[in-house]
Amino acid sequence: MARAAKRQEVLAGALTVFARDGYARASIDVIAAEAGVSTRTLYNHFGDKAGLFRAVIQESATKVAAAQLAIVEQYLGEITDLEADLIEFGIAWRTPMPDYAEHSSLVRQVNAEAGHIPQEAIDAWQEAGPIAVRRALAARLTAIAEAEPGLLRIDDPMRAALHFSLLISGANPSYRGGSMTPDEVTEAVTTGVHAFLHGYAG
Amino acid sequence: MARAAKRQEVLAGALTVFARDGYARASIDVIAAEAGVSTRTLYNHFGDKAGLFRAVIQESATKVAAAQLAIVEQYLGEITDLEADLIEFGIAWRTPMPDYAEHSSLVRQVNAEAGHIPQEAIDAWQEAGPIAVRRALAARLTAIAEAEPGLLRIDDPMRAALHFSLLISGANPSYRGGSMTPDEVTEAVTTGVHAFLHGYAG
DNA sequence: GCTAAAGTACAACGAGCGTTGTAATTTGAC
DNA sequence: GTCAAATTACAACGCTCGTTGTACTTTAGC
Repeated sequence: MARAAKRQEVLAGALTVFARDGYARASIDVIAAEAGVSTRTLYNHFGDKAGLFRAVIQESATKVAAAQLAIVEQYLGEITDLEADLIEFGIAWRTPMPDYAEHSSLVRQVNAEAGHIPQEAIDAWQEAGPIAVRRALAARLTAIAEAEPGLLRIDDPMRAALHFSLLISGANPSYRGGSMTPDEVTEAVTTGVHAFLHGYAG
Repeated sequence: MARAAKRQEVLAGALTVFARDGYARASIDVIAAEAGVSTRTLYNHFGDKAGLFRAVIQESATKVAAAQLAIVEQYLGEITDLEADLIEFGIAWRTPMPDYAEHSSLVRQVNAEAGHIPQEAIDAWQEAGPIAVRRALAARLTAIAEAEPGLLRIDDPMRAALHFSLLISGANPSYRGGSMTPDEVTEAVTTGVHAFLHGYAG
């Protein structure tokens, strides 16, 4: 197995353990076992525990962001029925890759650990992940609004993208077993998109 | 000092340390020092570290929820200008007590730690805190919608309350020093309330 | 097949942690 | 002021953890 492959296995195992146990609870021995690797190899690749954590964050954010960027382009490239398209997009966004559960657990860990992570690492992570996705979504929303001014009114694109992602998140963070059923996702996204478009004024 | 007073001091110190360091990082010795109390007293009151954490969560949620319930009644008791009143309410909601920063840090810790906390403790915390507040907000929104059907259209009150709180949160979780400036809060709340009422459709 | 690079197994270290027991001290109610 | 209850100081335990060094084995490219 090549060096790069070992590195990937360590990152995958570390993602699993960090996401499940958090930074402080996660032990190097457990991570190494999960990755099927000796602890020494792990140290040779990443220096120390903090370096490994930073690498895992960056990797996971980059990978998920790439997948989400693709979804944005795929579903919002051309619009036929805005509301229906937004709903399909939202559902695809909230039900992606199989490791999505691990990724969002990791995000929760990073949120909690933010005070103990160097600011530059946080910034790099935000920029490579959430902000990149929000920027792409903002650009698409702007394009839609400009193409057909009657459909959408976007003053502050980044803010609108933020509001959209908040509304379709459903915001059931972690409690209860973990993820939502497909039906729950559909309902959360549908009501979220409706609120995003029309609001609650009478 | 009475027994109950010592208990309160331990809870306050533990809140500070748990919020800053998280459950796993926080050490009993540091908590005891922060509270100005011997570790033995701490064990006599709360049994063990997990019991202390559960008590801190419950206490903090209950206290903050009570404050927020009061704000809901105070600002949404009677409505003169719906949009303006909602904005004032949102600002008051997002700028409450001095220990609000500690509380929301603790919430982030609980989110991350959810997999290692007994489900019943999570449920009790949700019920005493966020859900209680959301219920009150939902009731007020429903009352407004019923009093003046032209103002507000609420089909699913709990969902509407969730959407409202998401939109005015601004969603800047923790990154950057910590909290937002008053101007940032005002802008986040204003745009959030506008989106809540009118949405983004053209 | 040889050789250098990469990975493994294993022991060891020092430190920090949660928790308990105990004996002495302080506190608050009567 | 007395006395019981609460709190303290302190030592000790068993355990886990991050990290490093070392000698041995496997791997991959030529």
